[in-house]
Amino acid sequence: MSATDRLQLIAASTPEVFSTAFVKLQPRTLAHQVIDALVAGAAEGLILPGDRIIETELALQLGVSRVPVREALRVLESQGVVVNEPYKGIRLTPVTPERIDWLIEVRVALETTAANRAIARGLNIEPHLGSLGAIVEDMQAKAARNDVFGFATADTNFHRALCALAGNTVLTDMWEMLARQMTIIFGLSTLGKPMSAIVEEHRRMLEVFRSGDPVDMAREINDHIDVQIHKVDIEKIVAQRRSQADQAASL
Amino acid sequence: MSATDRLQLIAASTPEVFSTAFVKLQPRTLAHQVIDALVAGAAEGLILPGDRIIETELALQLGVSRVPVREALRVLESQGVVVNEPYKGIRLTPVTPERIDWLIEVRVALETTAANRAIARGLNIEPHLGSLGAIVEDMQAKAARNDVFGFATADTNFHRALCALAGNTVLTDMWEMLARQMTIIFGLSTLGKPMSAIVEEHRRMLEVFRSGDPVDMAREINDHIDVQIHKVDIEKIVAQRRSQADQAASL
DNA sequence: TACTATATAAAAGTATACAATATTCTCCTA
DNA sequence: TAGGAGAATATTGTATACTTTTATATAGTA
Repeated sequence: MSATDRLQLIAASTPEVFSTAFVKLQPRTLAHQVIDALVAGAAEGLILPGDRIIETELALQLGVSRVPVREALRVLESQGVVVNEPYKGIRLTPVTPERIDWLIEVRVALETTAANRAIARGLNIEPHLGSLGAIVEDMQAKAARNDVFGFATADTNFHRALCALAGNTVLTDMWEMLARQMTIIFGLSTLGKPMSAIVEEHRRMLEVFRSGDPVDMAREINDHIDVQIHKVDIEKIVAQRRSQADQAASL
Repeated sequence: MSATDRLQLIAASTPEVFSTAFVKLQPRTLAHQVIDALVAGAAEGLILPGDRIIETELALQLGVSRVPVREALRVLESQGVVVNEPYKGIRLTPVTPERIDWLIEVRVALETTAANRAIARGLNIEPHLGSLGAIVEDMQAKAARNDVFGFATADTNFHRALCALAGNTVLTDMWEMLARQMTIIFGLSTLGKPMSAIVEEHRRMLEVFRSGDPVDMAREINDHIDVQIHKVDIEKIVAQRRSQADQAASL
């Protein structure tokens, strides 16, 4: 069972869910939709890190020509989501523990910068605190009914909202790139700690943000993001998922 | 005189100079070469911020078809170098003082993170210090013979080398994206201070890096990057350049 | 004269067709 | 039987052709 076979479900199933969750504007051109479908498929585990992605197959499954598919893949290549070797093929970027560390390091740097800028702009006040608080409540609600995907989405939304307060579109654009890649990884791994604990961490982050101390904020963000996914043997998980997928295909 | 008219010079003139300066690997596919040509053209001021970029024209000037051109433009769009409105057209992203601030803020965040990671890895020793020092000497040499472009290239190389010591490819990839955009802006503006002063700043940065104090390093990087380009009326410069270009075209 | 509607043109979006490269499989030879 | 040369196949890279949308210009009417 190939990666794009698994992907075909995406086209009909729930692309709009992912669109609203992962993308700023609604997709306009086919290339953007292909990007969303690919990221969504990767987040759902239909495509696994290291899987080959064949332009023709993908185009067929999504019902478009190769042109928008290529455009999408080039964009994702430039963002590090896929890797390309000329005339050999494109693969979903393999996820290594090292790479996870790298992603975390950059994301912490960006979010810390964003939070401190937001504080410097004096935006750690209402109504922004209320908006962020509402997202945390949403997280709690999703946690209560054990909606893992909804929980992860709300979590992402919290951090996106925090970054947005910096008012730096260069930063938010880059953050979105990272978020996409981490969404793929989060989709693979189970959470490293109970959801209630994560909710609590967000409450604490919000409190520190309100207090407005840059150093505390930096430490809080670092601890929060760092612990969330670390120390899971991602390669083993990928191997498991792959065998599961193959098993499901053989039924 | 349109932007792509000005660009046609690039194709024949000195694209390989820019390739070695701005791109990690040598370009493999046509799309990558188109990206380089566009960035080079923008850095030389042949395309100005806000200029329309027409796929057909660009493809014609560069002697390729529209497909690789579109792929290149999509990548640059995702990186914020150009802006796109569906069915309306693509423009080189307008440069505003605000946007320069944003770029600087993110670049400082990334470089600070990189430098501190390099220190944490214990790489603020030989032979790395020597390599960085050699680049500073190169800057001095270029300054002595008033080679502005060579000077800017060496400057970029210094910061690239510093980032590379962190060993975080996610970070370096993002840094390259920023560097491209700042190269375009630097190409427009004259330097805010004498080259000798900039060389001296790099010496000082290197010394602080050697000493290995993260806080000092952060301050040093911030001051260095911040002052370099700030407070120039970029919109006025763009307007000047545009009239110059039009004047040259009418001869 | 001013304004609107229609027609024309320009350029982006998309699909199909062709060329170049890499991989795989087969067959032959040692 | 094992290994290699060569053909066949698959897939990427590129170019051309077609469609859709937007912008502009022209003509007609109030």
